[in-house]
Amino acid sequence: MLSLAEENYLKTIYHLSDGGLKEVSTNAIADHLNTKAASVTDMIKKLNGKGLVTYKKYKGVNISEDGKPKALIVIRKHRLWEVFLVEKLKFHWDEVHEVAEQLEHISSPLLIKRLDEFLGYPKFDPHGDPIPDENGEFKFKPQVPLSETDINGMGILVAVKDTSSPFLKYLDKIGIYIGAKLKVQDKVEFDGSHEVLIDGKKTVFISREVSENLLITE
Amino acid sequence: MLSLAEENYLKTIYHLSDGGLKEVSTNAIADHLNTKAASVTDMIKKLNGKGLVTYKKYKGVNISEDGKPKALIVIRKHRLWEVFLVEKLKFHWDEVHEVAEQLEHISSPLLIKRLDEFLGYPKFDPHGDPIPDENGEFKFKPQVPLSETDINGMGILVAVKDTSSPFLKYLDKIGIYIGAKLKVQDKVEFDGSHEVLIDGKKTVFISREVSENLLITE
DNA sequence: GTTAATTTTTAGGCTTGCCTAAAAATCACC
DNA sequence: GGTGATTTTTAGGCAAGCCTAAAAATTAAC
Repeated sequence: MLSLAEENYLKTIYHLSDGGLKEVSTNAIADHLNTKAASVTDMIKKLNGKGLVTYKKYKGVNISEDGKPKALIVIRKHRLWEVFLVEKLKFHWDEVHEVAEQLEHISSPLLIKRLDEFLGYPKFDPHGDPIPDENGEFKFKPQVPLSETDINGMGILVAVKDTSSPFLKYLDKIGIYIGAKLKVQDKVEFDGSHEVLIDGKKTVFISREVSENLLITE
Repeated sequence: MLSLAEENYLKTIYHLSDGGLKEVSTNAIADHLNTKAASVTDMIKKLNGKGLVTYKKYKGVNISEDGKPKALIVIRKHRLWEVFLVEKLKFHWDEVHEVAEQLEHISSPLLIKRLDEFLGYPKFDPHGDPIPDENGEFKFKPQVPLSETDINGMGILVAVKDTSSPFLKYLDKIGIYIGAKLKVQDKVEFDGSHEVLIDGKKTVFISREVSENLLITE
């Protein structure tokens, strides 16, 4: 049985390490969790003692093979609840995060099983992120930032990298949503901004930064 | 912002005091929360300091007028989640308690508003207990224990006093459910047990103890 | 109305998870 | 490759919420 704090650390380490691909720094974790480096060191020692992370002093942390499934269960719960909030309770995709942060710690395998069933076994959350199954496995959609697409290249928006409320609200405003067909009509060399056609209908101008946060499949 | 522990104490004090009608003993709270009397004294002092309970040393505790709405919000959330679990996720009425104990602490007024809406503004939970509205008000159904009904008296089962899993499983087994029409056909003087007709169809024999836990409206 | 039993409170201590400040290790730069 | 800046760890402390053991108050029993 993991504490709420332990679950949050594991999830953060999983995310920051890109699922275990690279070491994570103490400071990065501290930033992500709004805490201090000293607190992170404390907790890492504890998780290391439990075998859930790999850790060498001053050399960074990573999630361990034992830690991965624990992190993935939390991520699974978080994303299932997000689907519930948007699909059933009519939450807006920029309103779900804080609530899902709380709901993800509810501990009841039956609840999650039934929720998954109730939602029709969704594979992706409202931001396009894949939902791990009970075994921690998930589908990978090939994702490319729109910014890497050539002029006249196009694709379906499958996910957004930044899921912050301001960014999502901005996307709403200009009419970009998950599933939209985006076509890069022009790129401005000066600042890297793009002219994008949405669903063959509406043209919008977006900055390089925004473009980097839009992930499409070609 | 109340902590999880504070919320649980307030809820317990609200319940044990019958909504503020009588003083509650330190030991009763300790029993109910599976903790020790000394811990209860600690917490009571804290809640008293916040003005959420009334307390005089050695004289028992009660919920204060400021504490009531806080307790009622937790109770409202608990019961709404129970309805969700039973109606939407097909939980059995004896499986919901532990999960609802966790869900009741999720803090998001919007979530509760939307959940209430999604459930169709239910007024009673799966055990027949009334769900307070946003203002902490709730309907009172006149409730009488079946054991106090005379022979040939009848009524609709509106609630159960004991909501423990074994008791609810037993009721399922003999075919008694919320909404059933119960008629006392005979009372055995020897042990106080009853012969009860369910929905005019099936006759069952129940002990005095069971009868005392079935609440009907006449 | 004393005395004994019970209940409640106090005192002191523990764990978890956080903090600040200082020390140690690593990194970055010339 | 030394030196200063940065990062990380250690050391010591704090609040919340729990605990046990002992003291104080209340209640019950004769």
